[in-house]
Amino acid sequence: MANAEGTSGAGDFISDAIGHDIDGGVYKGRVQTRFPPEPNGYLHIGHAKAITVDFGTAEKFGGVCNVRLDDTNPVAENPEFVQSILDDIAWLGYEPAAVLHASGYFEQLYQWARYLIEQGLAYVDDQDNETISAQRGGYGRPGVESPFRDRSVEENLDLFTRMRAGEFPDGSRVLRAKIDMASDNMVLRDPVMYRIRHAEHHQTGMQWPIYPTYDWAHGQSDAIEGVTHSLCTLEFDTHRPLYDWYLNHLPLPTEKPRQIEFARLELTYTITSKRRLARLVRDGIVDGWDDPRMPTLRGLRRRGYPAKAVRDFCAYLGTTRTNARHNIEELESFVRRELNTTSRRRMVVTRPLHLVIDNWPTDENGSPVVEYFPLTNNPENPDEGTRLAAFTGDLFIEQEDFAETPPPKFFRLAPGREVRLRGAYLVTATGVVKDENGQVVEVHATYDPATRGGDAPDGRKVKSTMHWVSVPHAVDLDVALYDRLFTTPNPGESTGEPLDDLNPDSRELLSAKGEAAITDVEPGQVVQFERLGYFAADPDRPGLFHRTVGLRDEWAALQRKAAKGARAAKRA
RNA sequence: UGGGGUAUGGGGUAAUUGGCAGCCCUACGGAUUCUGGUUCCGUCAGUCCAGGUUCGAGUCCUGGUACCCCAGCCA
Repeated sequence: MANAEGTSGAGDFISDAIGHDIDGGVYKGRVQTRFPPEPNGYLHIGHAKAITVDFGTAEKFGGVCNVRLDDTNPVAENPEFVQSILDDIAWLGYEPAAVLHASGYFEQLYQWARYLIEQGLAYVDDQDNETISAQRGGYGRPGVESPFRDRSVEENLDLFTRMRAGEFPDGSRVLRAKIDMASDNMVLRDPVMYRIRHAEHHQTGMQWPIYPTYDWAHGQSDAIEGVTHSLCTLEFDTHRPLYDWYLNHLPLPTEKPRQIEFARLELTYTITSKRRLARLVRDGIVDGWDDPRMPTLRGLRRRGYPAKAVRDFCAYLGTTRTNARHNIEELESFVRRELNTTSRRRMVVTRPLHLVIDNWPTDENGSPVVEYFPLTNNPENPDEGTRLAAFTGDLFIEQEDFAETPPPKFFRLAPGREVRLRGAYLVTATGVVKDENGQVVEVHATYDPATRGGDAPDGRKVKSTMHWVSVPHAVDLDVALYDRLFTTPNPGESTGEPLDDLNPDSRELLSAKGEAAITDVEPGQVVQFERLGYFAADPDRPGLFHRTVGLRDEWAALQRKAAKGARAAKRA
């Protein structure tokens, strides 16, 4: 079976192709890939897929993978993005064999362009953007050849030299490859190789007034670096003939790299358009690129997603050519799986309700007794030991854990009902105190001293074990709950504009109460708030926790179903 | 409109290249449990459509359909 180790992709089509190359002696058995981001923004979950494919493939065949910053368009790029990209790759757990820049090849590219001109395969076009665009033709309609298409080699060389010398203003001329204006493939209709931009480049400064386009730079950069398999996303498959055309017409010092395309990763309830993510930031809809609701790698990191969960998720999806929007629930299940085994447990009450134990004893001085109970840090890993939690007769419990008139299948605390306070005692609710609106503000209860530690000597069972925090020992916390950023699985499906489907209630801030041991959580660390979910301590603000993801919640599911049933009954 | 790409349960992904359609997630049952968590066991459900070749088709052939990408001096 292909999935013997539980990881998909052992036999994916890219590995098959590379396997054939190796068997056929192509590239002398060498495998080299690259991850080539443009430093014009922050990396997002979609890039994580590309990164795992690029690095993972190299790793699988004992090859190398470089990062190459595809910095051919200086007006969109800056060094801050370069740094963030490198940081995010490192966070994901990958180490590039080298960090390279397409801008490092500008001189070689320039010389190769002169070579193509000399071969009569490239020409300088004096027309403006709009004219060239109009002449390109349309689907099913051939383009029109530029009047400058048949300039002499000498004139082209002279003009190109002067373009490079900075003699012409932006947009006044371009260098084009002379291929076929009637090609069915629009990419082949005399593509632009160089455009004039008198702009400062973050790597090369003002050295160059002309910049290569993606198509002209990419394959050649691959060849220069010795890339064997240039893995990219599906939208570039119509570019492959051009990628090959350039490589075939150049005197390459190395074997020709091979481009292979795969499907990009998209997730439900979010977007990966850099432009629109930038708008969320600019319009203040989120706090920044690292807002825990953002699908950026920085956002996921702040949210508490473990890098391993992201990597495992990508590996699990496999590498295919089928476009798919994957359910974000699948990613979340990887996050839970990882966090369940790695995160410590803590008790935090997010919507506090007072629970007063009326028969709680006082000591010889008349003050209430304080008891300390050991609680397991991580039931999945007993080596992590226990911590002590203070217990008194004055407690916080979760509002949701008490019902004055319990609905069907409600197992938690209710008048006359006995439950366990985790690791401490069994308690029975005896009554409530309400405010002027009839809201329960305090629950009264009695405890059974014989159940110290949480077990009844007579063997009687309770249906629920609840978390609690001692009021005099409680630590104040800010907790941010997150919902999906968008209200629909496929944002923009109905209107064409994803931002129309923004969820206005994607964040809820709560003032919570935590046990004392909550203060030993490190910045950025993720812990499980027992019975609630996984929460990440904010890296910068002590006392602030972001909900990474909730626990699976059968009770909530039951309630949803009941509500749905009630609605259906109402309609009928 | 021309070209390119892709279709397997509700979602995703396999099938030794023509040989019993498997796995994961979800949903739904049940067991265990001091987290309505975890773990364990089980259940439902699929080859885009119509023809054809073949003892045998997810796989090959013919014809359709649906979705994605391409007319930037973005990548």
